[in-house]
Amino acid sequence: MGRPPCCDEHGVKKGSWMPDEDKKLTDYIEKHGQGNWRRLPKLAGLNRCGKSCRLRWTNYLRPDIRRGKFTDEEEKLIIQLHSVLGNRWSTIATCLPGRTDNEIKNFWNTTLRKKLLQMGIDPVTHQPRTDLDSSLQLQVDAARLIELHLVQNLVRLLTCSSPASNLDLSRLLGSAVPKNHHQANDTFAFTPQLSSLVNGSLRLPSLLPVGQQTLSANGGHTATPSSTDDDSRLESMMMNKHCGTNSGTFPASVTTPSLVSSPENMSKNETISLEGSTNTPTPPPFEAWDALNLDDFGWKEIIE
DNA sequence: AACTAAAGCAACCGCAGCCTG
DNA sequence: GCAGGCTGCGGTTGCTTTAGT
Repeated sequence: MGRPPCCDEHGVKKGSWMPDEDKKLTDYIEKHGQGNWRRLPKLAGLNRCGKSCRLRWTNYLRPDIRRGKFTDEEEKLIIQLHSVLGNRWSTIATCLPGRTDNEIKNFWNTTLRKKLLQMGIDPVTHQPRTDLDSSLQLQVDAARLIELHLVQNLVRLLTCSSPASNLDLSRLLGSAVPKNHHQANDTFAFTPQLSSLVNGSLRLPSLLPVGQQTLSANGGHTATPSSTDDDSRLESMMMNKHCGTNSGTFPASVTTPSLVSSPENMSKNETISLEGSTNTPTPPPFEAWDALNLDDFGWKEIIE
C-alpha cells in the first residue's frame, strides 16, 4: 500500500507550464516564500501538484538561474566532479552557481557522456575504455604513466610538507609530466592544467591524524605534516569552498584540458610527449584530460 | 519544401531519507 | 520507537527543435 503519490490527485494538470501559471507561481513565491509545496498550488491558485510546482520553480523560475550554454570551464568542472561524485547531480550543481541539477544531468546525458565515449573514456568509471585499438591504447598507457607520476608527487606532498615552508602545491607536485624520459623522476614539466588545478584552488585533505602520517614512498620519506594550510586544497574544489553556491563566484583557476577537439583548445603546453625530446604532434584531447583523472587517487573514499 | 533522425530540454515518476507528532 | 507526511534526488520519458537528406 503505502502513501499515495501526490500526483494521484484527479484533475491536476500535467505537462508544459503556461506563462500565466509561471506568473502565478512566481508571484506567490515572491510574496510568501516557498513554504509547503504541497499546499502551495492551492494557495497560489494553480491546478498543479506541489511536486510539479517545486520542480518548475527550482529548475526554471528561480531568479538566480543562469541559462545558456555551458562554458568550457563548467564543462570541465562537471567532468571532474562527476569522476569523484558520480551521478550526484545535486551535489555537482552546488559547485556550479546558477545551474540546476536537472540541467547538468541533461547536459551530461546528451553531450558530455558522448564526448567522453568518443575520447575513449568510460563515462561511468572515467577510466580509459579497454575496447580500443592499439594506437589509442598507447595513448591511454601514456596517460596512465602520467597519473602514476602525479600520485607519486601527491604522496610526496602528503609525507614531506615542511613546517617552515608555506609550500605551494604546484611546486611540490612539480609535474605529472616528465620533460623527457632521461629525467624520469624529479624533473617535470608542469602541465598548465595541473598547475591551474593546483594553484589556489586545490587543497589536499588530511588523510591521517597528525602523528600517524608515516607513509613511506618513493625513497622512504617519512614525516609528520604539521601545517594544515596546504592540506585541504583539493577538498575545497570538491566541497564547495570555491563553489560560491549563492555568491555566483566561479573557481576561475580550475582549468583542465578541453574536451573540445578544436585546435584553439590545445595549446602546445598541453602536449604529452612520451618520447620526451621530440615534439610530438598534438595528441587527442582525452590524453590530457586523462592525466587529470583523479579517480585512482581515492578521492571518492576521502570525500565519503 | 517536405520528411526523417538526432539532439536538447522540460517535466514526470518513484524512491529514499528526514522531520514531526 | 513508529508511522505518516514532505522534500529532494536521480532515472526516465516524451515533446520540441534542429540538422541532414
